[in-house]
Amino acid sequence: MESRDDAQQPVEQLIANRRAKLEALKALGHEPYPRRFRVAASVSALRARYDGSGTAELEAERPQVRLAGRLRAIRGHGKVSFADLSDGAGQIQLYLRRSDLDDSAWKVFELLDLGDFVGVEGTVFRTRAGELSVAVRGLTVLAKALRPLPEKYHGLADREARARQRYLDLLSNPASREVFEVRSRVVSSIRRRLEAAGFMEVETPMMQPIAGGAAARPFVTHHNTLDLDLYLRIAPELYLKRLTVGGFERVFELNRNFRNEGISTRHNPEFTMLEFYWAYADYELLMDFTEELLGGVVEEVVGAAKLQWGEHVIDFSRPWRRLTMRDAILAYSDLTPEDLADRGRMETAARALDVQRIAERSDGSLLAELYEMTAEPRMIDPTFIMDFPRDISPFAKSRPDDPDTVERFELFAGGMELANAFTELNDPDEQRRRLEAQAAEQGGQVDEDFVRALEHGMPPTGGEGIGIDRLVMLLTNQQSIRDAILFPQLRPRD
RNA sequence: GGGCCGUUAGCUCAGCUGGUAGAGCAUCGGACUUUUAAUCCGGUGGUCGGCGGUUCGAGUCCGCCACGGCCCA
Repeated sequence: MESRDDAQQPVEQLIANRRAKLEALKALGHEPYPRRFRVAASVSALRARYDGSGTAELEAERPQVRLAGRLRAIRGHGKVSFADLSDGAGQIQLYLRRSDLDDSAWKVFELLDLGDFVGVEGTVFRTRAGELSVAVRGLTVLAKALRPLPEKYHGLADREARARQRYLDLLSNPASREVFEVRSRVVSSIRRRLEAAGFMEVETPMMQPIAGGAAARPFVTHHNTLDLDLYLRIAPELYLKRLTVGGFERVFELNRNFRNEGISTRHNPEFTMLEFYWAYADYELLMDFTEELLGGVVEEVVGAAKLQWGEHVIDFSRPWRRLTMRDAILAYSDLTPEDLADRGRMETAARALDVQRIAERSDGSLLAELYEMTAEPRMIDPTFIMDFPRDISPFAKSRPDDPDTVERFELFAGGMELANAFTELNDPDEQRRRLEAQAAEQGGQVDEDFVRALEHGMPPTGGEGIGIDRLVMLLTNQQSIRDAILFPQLRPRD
């Protein structure tokens, strides 16, 4: 056996070709990674400016431009060449004629590869075929690419590679780029709407000594100097409520939560959540506000109220349906009001639906399971499910007419939970009892500092959390949360 | 955690009941002064995800492992 020669490996050969050109550029006195190249306008901006200009018009004006971007295609024709220059969002054709360039510039051009960043000076014109182009006079290498791009026509298809090397996915799949542009617009739109409604954005701890505000396993870390275990937050809820105690009457936080649970098409260990708290609001008002907020975002970002999501069309036209959890179960199953009134009959129904650990569940937990198994997957158009059982809602205020039910709703669309909100419990004694009951049942500690804050007085408040990743999934027609997050969690390779 | 499916050239993909691994793009060489998935001619490039097994012979059959996808819990 011969010794292993890496230069003989296929990718290595492609890289070696590019490195040889890199050296040749240096030999010609060209810095392949210069510090700057001033441009007056982006490729996209130039396109926008001259797309409407005809051949004669450009001939008369002869616009001189200076632009930069990545080479995405080269079409050589002997003594003339065409190339496509991209700024990510748009591209423009370059036209290079050997007789228009000095020898050194032509040599530089011959040492370019697909994927290289170049700076260009030239004149805007239209080719015979009518393509808006830049006749190049000067050419500068801005960054030599040493590895090849994915195939130009099909892009990068391998789902794993797309997530692991997102930059290649974004480069070669316009649809993927669009997903994350929409995501950015969604986040921006939400911020603007909340600020317009008088909310103030705040930042509360990501590292918490007690991980409260939700039921989920936390990630643990350790602070050395304090010699203290800290938890990555599973929710900002308890800190945001402390702020309402402190007199900030409308606050929101739009940032990451961390939950140490399974990974699926709808769950990533770190995910983005909007939480907002509104003093003197209740869950009825929050439903109205949610319609206005999210309905407005959908119309602004998608430009329509109806949108395709997989095999479904989701209709965001307002008003959205409001159903109690009980009514939802009754509407989407064969169960009767009598079934839901009797523990034994509920257990029978739960068994038929393959609900796990039935015996250890509270009545409320069982009801919620029945809802999840029957109605939830069929909540395609946005629907508020209201009036949750108290025993699975430790931070929500009871309904005056039924102390076992709380003023809480979740918003569903596409069969997914999008939002969770309630009229916040602000009775400190009741809150302590609920937290103690939860700690006894599920383990964990009571956040005494939070209860103490309530003892100082929290105004009646409505609070809500909205899952941003799932919202983006709906607005971009993605079936997996992984495709709505730039860098989703994956198992490390090798 | 369980079931099913996938992993072949840098990328996108073929490869039938086991018989010396293919195409397109990219790359390299050549032709070409208005092309645009440019075109034409000629090349290079593979431990077929990994390890083990069955077989005269394995990309193909079997087992285990890794990573990913879908479904279930």
